[in-house]
Amino acid sequence: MTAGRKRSFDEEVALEAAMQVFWRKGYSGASLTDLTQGMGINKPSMYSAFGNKEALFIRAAERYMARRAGTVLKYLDVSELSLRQRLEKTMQLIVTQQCDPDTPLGCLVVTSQGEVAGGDLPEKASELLDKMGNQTKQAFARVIRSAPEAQEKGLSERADVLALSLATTLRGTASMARAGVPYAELEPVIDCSLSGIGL
Amino acid sequence: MTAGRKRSFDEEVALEAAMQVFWRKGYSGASLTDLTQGMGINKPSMYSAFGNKEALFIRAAERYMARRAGTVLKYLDVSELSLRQRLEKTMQLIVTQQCDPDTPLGCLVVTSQGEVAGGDLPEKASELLDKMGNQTKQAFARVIRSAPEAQEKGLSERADVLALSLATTLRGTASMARAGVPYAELEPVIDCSLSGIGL
DNA sequence: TGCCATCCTTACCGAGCGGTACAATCTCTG
DNA sequence: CAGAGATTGTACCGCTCGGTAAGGATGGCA
Repeated sequence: MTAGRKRSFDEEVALEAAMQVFWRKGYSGASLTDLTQGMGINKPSMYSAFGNKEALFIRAAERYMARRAGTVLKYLDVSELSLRQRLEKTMQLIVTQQCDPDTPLGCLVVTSQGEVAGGDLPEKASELLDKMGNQTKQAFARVIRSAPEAQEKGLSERADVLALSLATTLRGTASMARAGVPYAELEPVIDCSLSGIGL
Repeated sequence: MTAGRKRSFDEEVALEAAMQVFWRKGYSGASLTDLTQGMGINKPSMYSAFGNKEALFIRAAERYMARRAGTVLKYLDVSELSLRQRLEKTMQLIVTQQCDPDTPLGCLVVTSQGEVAGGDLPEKASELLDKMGNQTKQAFARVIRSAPEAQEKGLSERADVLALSLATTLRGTASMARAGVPYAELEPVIDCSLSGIGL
């Protein structure tokens, strides 16, 4: 078995490159030409390896959450830190990523979801983006609900509302970052946001 | 003079319709077919009346700011209300608009600006969106800087930072609204945001 | 070496894009 | 009523879109 010509590209490397293109240009904005050029392969290769544009986007978005957003959310469970410190550190890392000039500005999920309402996005991809958009909020809600400090201050019952407030702030910073606002200006916004929910 | 066939459509009505299409689908997402269909005219009519797609978008965006966002910002100067009340009322009106099911979800400026970084948008339109995106923030900064309550609390020197925080929240709610989050869930976010800047 | 499965390259498909040429249609002026 | 002038509808332009068919290039295995 396993006869035949070998692949001339690494699927993981190509997927990483595709993710960056989607991140920079969104789903509709990223043409097959943009994608295959960034991936260093041509269309039939990408088609046989990933299926089609939508499937490639879904793989790329899953990779984005796993590699970028996912690793950051681990800081929420560092038990030596206070709730405030954990949330602050996590949000700082996310906004730093949004503003990092070495990667595309903003957030892949937020940017792509902006295209959803117009009907430009396939349904499967749209549902995935919804789920990913809620993931951060749910992680915040979980850690707020279970933190002793929050229970003392009576914040736990409102955990969902407060988490939505933080998640909304991060969507705002993603939009600001994409418009070119630097991290230095956005950092105080995190502080305000945390103060606003009583931390 | 003034000979020739009469226009069969009202330019203001057509522009309002075009604005709604751009609002719903963004700049790139709105095709000429979408636009002319929504406006109830055909392509040569729109071309002779507005020039081209970019010029139409600029007119539509200016109308959006003047008719939608602009009228709301007037509430910032109602001197009978406290600073907190004025900001809260204004933000509530903006978020209400973002969530209004009778108009497209979210904010035309925020949605369209998400497409900028990809290079899909002409430069003139991009600059205009930048200016409009800052308009709200600057209005907030102005009213915070000049409010006696803010001066007492020492907030005036940080007016720009605090205004950015509020503007960031509103970009976040625009993104949330576009993803389908209803006003009832977003309203408490406004309260958190204002508490967060010390009001 | 010969076979064959797999991949890469080129060239192409139908559809939709933004934009326009042209002629038919309408309306006001002389 | 004749004719000039502006707007209309139709049909089309070159281009790019996502996606694919066909054949040459490359490899493992007998």
